[in-house]
Amino acid sequence: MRSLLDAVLVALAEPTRRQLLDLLADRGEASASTLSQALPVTRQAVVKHLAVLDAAGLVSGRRVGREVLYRTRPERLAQAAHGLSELATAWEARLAAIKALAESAERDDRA
Amino acid sequence: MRSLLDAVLVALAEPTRRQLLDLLADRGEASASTLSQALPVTRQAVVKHLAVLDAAGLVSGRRVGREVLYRTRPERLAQAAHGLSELATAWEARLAAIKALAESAERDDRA
DNA sequence: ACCATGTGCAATCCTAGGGTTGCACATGGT
DNA sequence: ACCATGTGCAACCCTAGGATTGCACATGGT
Repeated sequence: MRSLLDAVLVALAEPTRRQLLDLLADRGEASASTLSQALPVTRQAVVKHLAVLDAAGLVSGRRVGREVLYRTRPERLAQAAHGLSELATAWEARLAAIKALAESAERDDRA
Repeated sequence: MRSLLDAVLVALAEPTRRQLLDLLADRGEASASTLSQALPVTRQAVVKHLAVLDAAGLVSGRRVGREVLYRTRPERLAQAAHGLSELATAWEARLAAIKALAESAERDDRA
């Protein structure tokens, strides 16, 4: 399960891919060819990026006639966000524990 | 503000960096030298990664004598998580709007 | 003063992956 | 049947960045 979050992070790390997601969120649905026209890269580059996003579960594509239309998948992104926030709280708990230890050590010093 | 989230995503995209964060969350505080002993890479590699994490605001280092001790910064991670979740809800809203449009179009077809 | 330990910096190596080109195949319109 | 449009695949180029090595400098202990 953890590897899914990893895939999402890797997918989102790329500027072009984030742009693609923006475009898709904007248009609702679009093909690789159409998307490439709005970007400074070729259709094939877009296809590759969409493949990565798809592997991360952030977009899905459906064939319509001779074209393939892609759309965003908000649930997955929400899921990833949730994962990160859980990590954050885990870190906080850890730091709080450390701090408590340090304070008890101080008390020992004074004794 | 958006560029900060970007930095966090790029920082988290790297497996070794995520491992570093795990180690730091575990130990509370540690030096680059110490951390490198728990990883299959050299101290310098660790130093570079810590620099990236620091730039993203995910860790901070303080000098203690001749060593530099690093610790995680949960607030930043929480912030990033929040940013992602907002993006997710924005996407959802967009998709809902599209869906509504499609349905009204259907009604037009029947007419 | 000397040595062990830790950090900082610079040059270098090497691969992952972002991007391109070229061409074959599929689908829809006329 | 023909052509325009769109996708799929494979080979290739090129740079960013992950990792290493080597050495100089700083700090603490004895």
